[in-house]
Parts: sequence; structure tokens; C-alpha cells
Amino acid sequence: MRILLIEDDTVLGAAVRDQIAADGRSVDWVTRLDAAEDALRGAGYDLILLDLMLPDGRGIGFLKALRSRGEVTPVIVLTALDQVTDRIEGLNAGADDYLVKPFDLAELSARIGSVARRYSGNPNPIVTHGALEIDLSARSIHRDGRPIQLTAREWALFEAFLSRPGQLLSKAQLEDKLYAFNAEVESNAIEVHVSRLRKKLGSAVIETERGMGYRLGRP
Amino acid sequence: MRILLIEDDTVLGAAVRDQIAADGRSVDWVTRLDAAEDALRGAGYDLILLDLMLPDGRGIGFLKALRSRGEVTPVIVLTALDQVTDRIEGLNAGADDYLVKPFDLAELSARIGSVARRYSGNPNPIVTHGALEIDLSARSIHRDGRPIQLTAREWALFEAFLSRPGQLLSKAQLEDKLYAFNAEVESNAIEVHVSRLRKKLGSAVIETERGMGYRLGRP
DNA sequence: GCCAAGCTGACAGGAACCTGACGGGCCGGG
DNA sequence: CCCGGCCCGTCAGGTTCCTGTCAGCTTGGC
Repeated sequence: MRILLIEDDTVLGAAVRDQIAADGRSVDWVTRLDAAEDALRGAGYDLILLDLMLPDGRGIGFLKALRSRGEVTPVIVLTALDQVTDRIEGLNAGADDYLVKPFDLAELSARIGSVARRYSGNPNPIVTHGALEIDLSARSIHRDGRPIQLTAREWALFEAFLSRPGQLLSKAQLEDKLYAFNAEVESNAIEVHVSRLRKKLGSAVIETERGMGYRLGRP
Repeated sequence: MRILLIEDDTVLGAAVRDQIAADGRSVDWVTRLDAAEDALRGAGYDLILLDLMLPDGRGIGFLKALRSRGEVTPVIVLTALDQVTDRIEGLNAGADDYLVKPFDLAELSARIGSVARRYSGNPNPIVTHGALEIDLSARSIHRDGRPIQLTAREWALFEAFLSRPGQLLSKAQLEDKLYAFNAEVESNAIEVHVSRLRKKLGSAVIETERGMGYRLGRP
């Protein structure tokens, strides 16, 4: 498993690099986006850790450019706590996960392990859930051979359920996953997204635990 | 930490089970894949030890099926097949580690500890009470592999008993736990909820101390 | 047998949830 | 620069089903 770390803070970068190495994974560390471009040209990375605040450009634009040219390598964004809008923007741009600085290195290892399990090893990482066929790396879903298109928010929501099958997730937890911690969603946005997901995926996929939250139903 | 051991060799199985128990971890041991399926339906395992040669099917297929339905529980494969192709196959199928028989039991402990540390980020504490398996974070209860659905209030009540096993809880204490301080409950709401809980969980779970209150019965 | 305490089926009110509709914001094309 | 399409948060009206209350019954102590 090869990881590309894009981080200009030398202290944090070194700590992250050492942590990844201690987990037995291979890591390349660059501090600038142009260096990252060069590294990616060599290809072969399984995961990108991307800091959003860099000296020579905005990480968001880099991520968007990456996705727009069809790059599917999973990206975990590292962002400072106060950049709330960045976080939402990053999700729309195609990030797979977030870590808000300052983050626990053990947490980083867990997230990397999670991504690694989902994407690596298996050359064709198709997950099935009932009649649904889910390709996590391509972010596509099929049912009966027919493709189902999800929007960014819908995918993020569905992924939250997929990563913890059977787990009960409260609306507050889902809001934390979809939005910044303190981003106030003063309405029933989660309910609406669940409703839209059910319409696309089938009503039995997500179950409601009234008063407590939602969970992914057993296939 | 709950571990599911899938191993048909009774001598080796017993040795492994005893070793894990000696390490202070909880083990369930099954000898067939269909029994493993049943055990997993109850969910809540933190690690699976999987023998690849079993009487009722190939372990590889089992592991692939597990991963294809989104199960992320780490798996350590136990195999006598000391061949490169089998190792590669096992890892591609989603195994996290493997041990080639005959293996040293201390080595097994070390691998388990390693996996436990790596995945300690997503704890899934399972409490058992008699035939009930309770996952507090997922808010799910299983009995004989079958799920039991509780409402929000019923959970709050049951949690109050679980957090103080064997201790007598008066109705006033339970009311404080279930409702806001000044919420006036002028009726037998607690009695009603206890009744509903007993109907779902079994009548022996909660005992009545006439004139005093309720307590969680001995399993 | 009598009374207090607890149990449980039934029910109505309302909190929680669902969903169709709408408009603002963003983006790409013309 | 304008226009159309899409995504997404908000809102309102309808629906579901949780839950407190009550009444009648059972249980247990004396």
C-alpha cells in the first residue's frame, strides 16, 4: 500500500509520515502541489492524504482537478478546525474522508486502515448489499444491471451506513459526518437525504429507529 | 474484545481457545461454516480466526462472501497450506493476516494483540446477559441470533438497569433517569415500560421488589 | 378476605418522521 | 452575460407509531 502525503507543515508531516511507516505502510511526502503532480504522474498510489492549506495553491482546486480527470484514488483531507466551509467544499469536490487538525495519530491509522480495507487488495472491490452492487472506488451503484446515480451528499450518507453495517447512527452523528462539527443544520436535512436515498436505492435499505436514528437494514 | 474461532480440529481448536482465554479475551468457537454464519448474525465480533480447511466448505469462499457484503471485521486466516498462491488468495479475499500451521501459540497471541491495537479505533462493546447479547453503541439486542427492537424509552430504561447490574432501583430513581427533573409523571408509566420490556426481553430479566423497586435479575 | 402494590390491554394525543414542493446557489453552455 | 439544469437546505402538510394515562385485573402480605 503506497500513500502520498501532501502537507507543508514539517512538524505535522514528519509525525504523520512516521506514524504511517510504523503501521508498515509505504509513504511519500511532498510539501507542494506541483511536487504532488509530479509524484502522481509516476502513478501507483493507493491513497492520498491532502492538506487543504498549501503555499502554492488551494488543495480544493487540486482535488477537483484530480477528480475531473477521472482519478479515483481515495483522498483523505486534512484540514484545520476553523475552515468549516472548506470541509463542505471538500466533500463536494470528491474527498473520501476528513480529519480535522489537530487529530489523533491513532485516528489517522484507523481511517487509513478503513480505506485500505475498502479499496486495496481486491482488484475489483464490489460490495453487494441485497440486490445492490456497490463499487466503492468508482462510486457507482447498480441494481439489476441498471446504474443508480447518487449525488455527493447522498453518497456520503450511504457510505456512512456502509462503513458500519447494522450500527445505529443518530442524526447528530450523521450531521457530523456530512457537515462540519458546528455547522448548524436547523432543519430536517438528514431526513430529506434519507428520503432521497430510499427513493433511489429502495425503501428497505435504510431503517428508521424512531427517536434514536437510522441504520442500514440487513439485506 | 470478542473473537470468533472457526476451526474443525478439536485438539487445535481447544488449544487456541484456551490460549485466547488465558489472554483475557472472550472466544466463541464453532467448527462449521454454517454455525459461523449463525454466530455472525448476532454480530459484534472484533476479530475472526478462520481455518481454511473445513468439512462443510472452503474458508476462502466464506471470507469472500463476508467481505462482499461489507463486513469489515478483521480476519486472521489459519492455514496448513503453506503455499504462496494460497496466501495471496487469502489476502486478496480480504484477510488481514495469516498464520501457517503449525504455529506457536505465543505467536498467535502477538498477532491478535497487533490486530486489536490496529482496530482499537472502532470499539464495539458487546455485553451479554444470559441469552441476550447487547451492543450498547449500536443499540441492538439479539437473542438466539434474532434481533429484538426496543423503542427509545425502553432503551433508556434497560440501560439504567444494565449500568447497575443487580442493584435495586426505585421508581423515583428510574423516573429521574427517564425524564427531565421537573417532568411530572403522575401515573404508572414506569410500571408500563417495565411491562413492555419484559414482554420483549423475557419476563425473568427484570425482577420486582415489592414496595422497593426493580432490579436486573441474575442471568 | 381485604387492601395495597403491581401488571397489562386499550386508547387518544402528539412528537417524530416522511415527502412533495420551492427557491437560492453554483456551474457549464451558448 | 444570460439561461437552464442540478444539487441541496428549508418548509409545510400528511402519516406513523411511541407513550402516558386509565381502568380493570392479578398478586402478595397479613
